[in-house]
Amino acid sequence: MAITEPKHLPTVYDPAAVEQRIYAFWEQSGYFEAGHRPGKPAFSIVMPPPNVTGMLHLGHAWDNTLQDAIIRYKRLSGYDTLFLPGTDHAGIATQARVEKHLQEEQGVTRHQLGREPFLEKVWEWKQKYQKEITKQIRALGSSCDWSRERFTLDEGLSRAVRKVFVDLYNKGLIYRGNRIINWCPRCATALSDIEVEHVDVEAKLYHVRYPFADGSGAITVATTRPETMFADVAVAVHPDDERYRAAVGKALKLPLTDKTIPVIADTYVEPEFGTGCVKITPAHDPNDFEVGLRHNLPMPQCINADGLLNELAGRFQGMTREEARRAVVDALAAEGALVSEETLTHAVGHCSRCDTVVEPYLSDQWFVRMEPLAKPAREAVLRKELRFVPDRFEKVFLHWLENVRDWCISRQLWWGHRIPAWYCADCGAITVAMDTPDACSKCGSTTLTQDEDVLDTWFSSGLWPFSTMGWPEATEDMARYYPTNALVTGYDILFFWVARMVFTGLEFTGQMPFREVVVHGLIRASDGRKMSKSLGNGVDPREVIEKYGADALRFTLATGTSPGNDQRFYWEKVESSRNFINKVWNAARFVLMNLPDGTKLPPLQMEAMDIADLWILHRLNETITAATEHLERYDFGEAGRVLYDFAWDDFCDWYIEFSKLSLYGEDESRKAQTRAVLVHVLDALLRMLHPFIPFVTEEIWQSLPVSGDALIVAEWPQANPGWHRPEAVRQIGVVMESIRAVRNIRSELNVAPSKPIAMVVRAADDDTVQLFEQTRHYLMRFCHLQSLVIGRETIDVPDPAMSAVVSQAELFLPLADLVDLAVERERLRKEVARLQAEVDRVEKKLGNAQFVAKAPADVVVAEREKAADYRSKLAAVQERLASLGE
RNA sequence: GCGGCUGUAGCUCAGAGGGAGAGCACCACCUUGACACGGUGGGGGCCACAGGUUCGAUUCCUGUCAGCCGCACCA
Repeated sequence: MAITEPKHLPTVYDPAAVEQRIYAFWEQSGYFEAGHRPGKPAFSIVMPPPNVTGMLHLGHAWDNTLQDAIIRYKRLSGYDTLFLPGTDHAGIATQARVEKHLQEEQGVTRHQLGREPFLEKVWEWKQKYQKEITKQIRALGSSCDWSRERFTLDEGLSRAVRKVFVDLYNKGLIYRGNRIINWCPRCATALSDIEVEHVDVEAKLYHVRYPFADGSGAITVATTRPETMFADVAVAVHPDDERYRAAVGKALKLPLTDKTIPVIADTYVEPEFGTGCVKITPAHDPNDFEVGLRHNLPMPQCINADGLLNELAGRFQGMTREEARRAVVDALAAEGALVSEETLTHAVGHCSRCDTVVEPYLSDQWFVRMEPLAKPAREAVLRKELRFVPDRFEKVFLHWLENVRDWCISRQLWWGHRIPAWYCADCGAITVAMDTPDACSKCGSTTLTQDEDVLDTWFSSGLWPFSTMGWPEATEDMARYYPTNALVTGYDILFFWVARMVFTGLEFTGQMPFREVVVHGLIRASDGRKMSKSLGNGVDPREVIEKYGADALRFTLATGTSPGNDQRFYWEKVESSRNFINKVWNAARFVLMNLPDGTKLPPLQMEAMDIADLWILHRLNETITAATEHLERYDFGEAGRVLYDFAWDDFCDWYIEFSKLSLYGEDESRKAQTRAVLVHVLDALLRMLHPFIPFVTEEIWQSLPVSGDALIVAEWPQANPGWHRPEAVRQIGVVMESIRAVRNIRSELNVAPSKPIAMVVRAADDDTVQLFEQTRHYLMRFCHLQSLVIGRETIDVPDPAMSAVVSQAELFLPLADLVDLAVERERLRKEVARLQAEVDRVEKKLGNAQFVAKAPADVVVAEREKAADYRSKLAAVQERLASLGE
């Protein structure tokens, strides 16, 4: 591919000029496609399919970044990776969006338009947004296999849906029943339990007198929903409740009507709550429904599907539930039937999509019997066939599986998988089949009508890990990439989606659909609130990418938090990521600028290296080990931090600076080694940063004199045992300590950094003398020295002078004209106090016999070394102070 | 009611049984031949509180307080 001329790399990295070109290069080279490494182990992830409702938000960007980071890490580690992308038709959400759009644009409802023309409109919508979404995923840099892109309504996936429906039906695990479900009057469809959000609402508990039909007094019921009274069929009391024992079996007159209803006894009633009397409305309350079943009560409805009261409500017919509530209360009050009102806070179900109060509604719906499916899923999780990262989510997951109720899967929508059930006009039998049947399975009649309803979106999403791979056909992809390795998703859809994939996967493929679930949190606005359309505090990932580049967004999202926790979005964080990327870019510029045309890099030779080289290679080893471990645990935050610190602190701030001595010097073989080390370390660093910031790393890598086609398919670095050099680390530590000490003194005395000064080093032993001699050039440069004299105890120490103590040496700076002895004494006194505190702390510890006896040996040794170091430093500073007349 | 998360520098967050960290913000200095999206030096924290385990707790355990979340029930 085209390589930017190294010499002309701009000083500021411009992602906009690079990202699209690099993405096209990867994609056209086929690097995203699975299956090109047949001899290698497979590693697969299916992307949680974004809804075709609209654009992607930062939550998607986060989710996608983590998946792509894993995939890129695994690809670099030699796996045949599959990252399978796709989108979800998102039944209710998409249909609602299109309906709203049609209403606004053309002023028509879906019913005015008709089923088929409406669906055409939705397909147009789907095409448009699917295109936008895939564009956004590409802009993020996700290395997914577009040749395997799927959509939940694709023919293949739809067949999988029908197959699962038919099989479950035949096994008796799907049934149709007249039951209480959650009904959203606005969306005009049934909802599953988890699509209902329970919100605490302050309401009124009305106490209403229901008189006995025989005129012998009355009992008082307590209700929050007086508007449902027209569908009351009984009043229940607890069988052991002395107060009402005599009332059981008697008839009550239902106020505002001419009906009579019986008093029944049922243990469902809590005598302590309210008045101890509950009106029973089986068609409008799930608990009352159960009571109704137990007592064989009729189940009339007084509220219609549109949420309005019906003829049963008499003069209240046509009112909304809210209107009816007020009117009924007024009417009851007027009749003297309203005894009292008390305020009550209780949880009321709201439609999770449109926030309308959900109506418990008795209707014919399809259900999945959950107990037989949830049980094996639970057991498999307990057998650790599925691992959650972080593991605390396992508990939440199990708890849900233990308490799940039957799943209502029919939706009164048009957009989705039509339920493959046909009703016979002649005998009423139901025929359930994969393909449109010719005749009724029972009577052979050809007068069949298909169920009008569609399936819950999550019914098809639940098959996603295998329906996308061609199931129910025994495809090669199924064999090679299923079960998938990891599923990455937010904790908010653990029940909606993960649970359903798990039990359908087990039921139909006999296997967990994935081995690990990597759970992340939610992205929030900077004030900690959820990002939402209504608050208008959402951030568009495209805007972030435009301003700072996809790499900066990815780095921010991937490293912004610890596993499983939420994170807040701050532009400052993106900016700091951008700065880091720019830092890496400039480090690369530096390296490239110091590789003259035609440079041949020699192999790394440990004998030819100086301690800075040895040190950086040792640090590289440590970094490789740590980054690899963190990524293996999916701990992106820690991996990113380790790489950030190594890149910025070790490589840029120190090694590159050290390297300048050699690069600007005359020794050609030293120069060659330095170049080789620079390139080697940069190369390894780019490989490790690639999963996080793929674009900039690939762009730089293409310019480096290293072999290979592309960074995306290079090899993950390995730590080299031969580079283990703790001694070099210790030695460089002394050099750095010395440089910092001198800089500190210069800064405190306001000595201009550019002003050369003299320095005398008094070392404690010959090894240290040798170390300072060996690193003399570093000290000269980084301390801006005009002279450096190194010796042992006998050396002449300048006077007056500033001084500093480092391990095994004292540094003297004869800044005659600047030294203020009083200030210097004060500085030294503080140093004495600090060191004394350290010595005391360590000695106290070592003086504790228990510590020496029980602490691990290496800890004790380390403490002893610390003690010795502090003591010698303290002695040196004290001596220095004494020599200044203290 | 059950379960979970969080409480560390001004802000956002890491961290780990043995000397308190980063980014941003702040102060001072620096156009040093990769980078001002930079460099150097610096200030700033009884690691929420109380107990316990331990030779040693900011880290593990228990409880308290505060903030947040999930689940269940609710006439």
